[in-house]
Amino acid sequence: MVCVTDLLPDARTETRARIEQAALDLFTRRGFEQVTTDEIADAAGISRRTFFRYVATKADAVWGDFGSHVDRLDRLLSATRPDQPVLASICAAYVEVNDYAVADLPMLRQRMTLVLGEPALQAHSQVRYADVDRVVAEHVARRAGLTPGALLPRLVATSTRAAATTAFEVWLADGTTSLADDLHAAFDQLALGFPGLRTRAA
Amino acid sequence: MVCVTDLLPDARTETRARIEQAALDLFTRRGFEQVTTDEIADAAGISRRTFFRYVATKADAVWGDFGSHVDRLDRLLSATRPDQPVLASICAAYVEVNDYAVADLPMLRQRMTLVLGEPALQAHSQVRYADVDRVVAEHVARRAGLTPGALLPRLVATSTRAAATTAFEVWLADGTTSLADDLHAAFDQLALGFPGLRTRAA
DNA sequence: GACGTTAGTGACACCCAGTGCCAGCGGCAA
DNA sequence: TTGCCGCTGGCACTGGGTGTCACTAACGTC
Repeated sequence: MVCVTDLLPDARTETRARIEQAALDLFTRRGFEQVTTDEIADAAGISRRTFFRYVATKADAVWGDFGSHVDRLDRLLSATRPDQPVLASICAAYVEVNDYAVADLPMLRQRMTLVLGEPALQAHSQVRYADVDRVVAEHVARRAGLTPGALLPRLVATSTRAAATTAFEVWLADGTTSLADDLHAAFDQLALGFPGLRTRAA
Repeated sequence: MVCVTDLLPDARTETRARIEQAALDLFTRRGFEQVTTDEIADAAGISRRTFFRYVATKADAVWGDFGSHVDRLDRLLSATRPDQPVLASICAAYVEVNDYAVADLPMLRQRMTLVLGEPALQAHSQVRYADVDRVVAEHVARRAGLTPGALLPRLVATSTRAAATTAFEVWLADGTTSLADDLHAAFDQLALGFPGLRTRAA
């Protein structure tokens, strides 16, 4: 029994972190499909039933508290000044929420390598990203005086997320660039209608 | 060898169609999660085991022969003239592969309503669309003299697919517009860097 | 200090998606 | 007829996810 009132970091928060770390390590080492939820639970020191009280699905185990990231993105977008171009404000918000400390970068790489590389996790990410799209579309709709369901807000939301995802892929594949630079490069191409396509041959 | 003569409707093709229709109807009526594979199999007049010999997963049941659509997109892109702008060629290809006969539009609406609306199908679509992205990225890479893994080809592939998906959503929600028009509208915004964002307030 | 309450946990049974295996059955060629 | 072959269905099994119940530790109240 863990009992005792050490609980400084809060027992639930600690368990949550153990689950995430165990899932990240096992998935990285053996692949998502080859790991059972029993094994993750064992590695995290809990029962399988308790595992599913902390995370809704096996795929959710690698996402940490993604909801708070979305909330932070929402606040950042709401706080942007009206004289800033819409795309620039979205880019800045994406850069800000992905501004991890150097010590946290290895874990971010591990997570994103899995999310973008494992088909099952890639599929599941769509559900999580839908929240991001909703937040961005609402921001664009406010700024442009449109409804969030109109073509333009939706399109900006999905294509900026495509830009962010692509920047992540390049960042992971390269290994030498900074994520912020990759994000800016992708958003610049998007905002200017892909000028790189018009310079025939590099 | 194709062997076997003619087989006018071909038993396997017919079974495939029955599975797709049964899945489409049941999912539309009761929701993806509420329908079991047993029920789809029953409705299609086959056993559950046979059902899984025709489709890899429950989610795949609504996709028909999506692979041939991707092949067709690939051929259309390869056949574009070099003097046409890259984005225009991609838009034209998307319009062409989605140019259904009027009689087939209800089924297309049904399929896309499910794919874009049901979370599980939306997640699964990511896996199918990865093939589309690969084909488009290769085309862009050829046209721009880059590798398919570079930022620009990937970005163009993902954001044009975002445009196509958004156009589909608007087409489904509206009900009066033509899909081709919605696709062109989305691609125009994308190609010009979202001019709609710069006209402050409508 | 005994008591009821409450939150968290583990064990168990269950449903359902997906798979491996094998037996049966029809068509087809020698 | 015989043997091969492709398709099918039945069966058992694995693994993700859930509902239920009993147990226990922490906490407030008298």
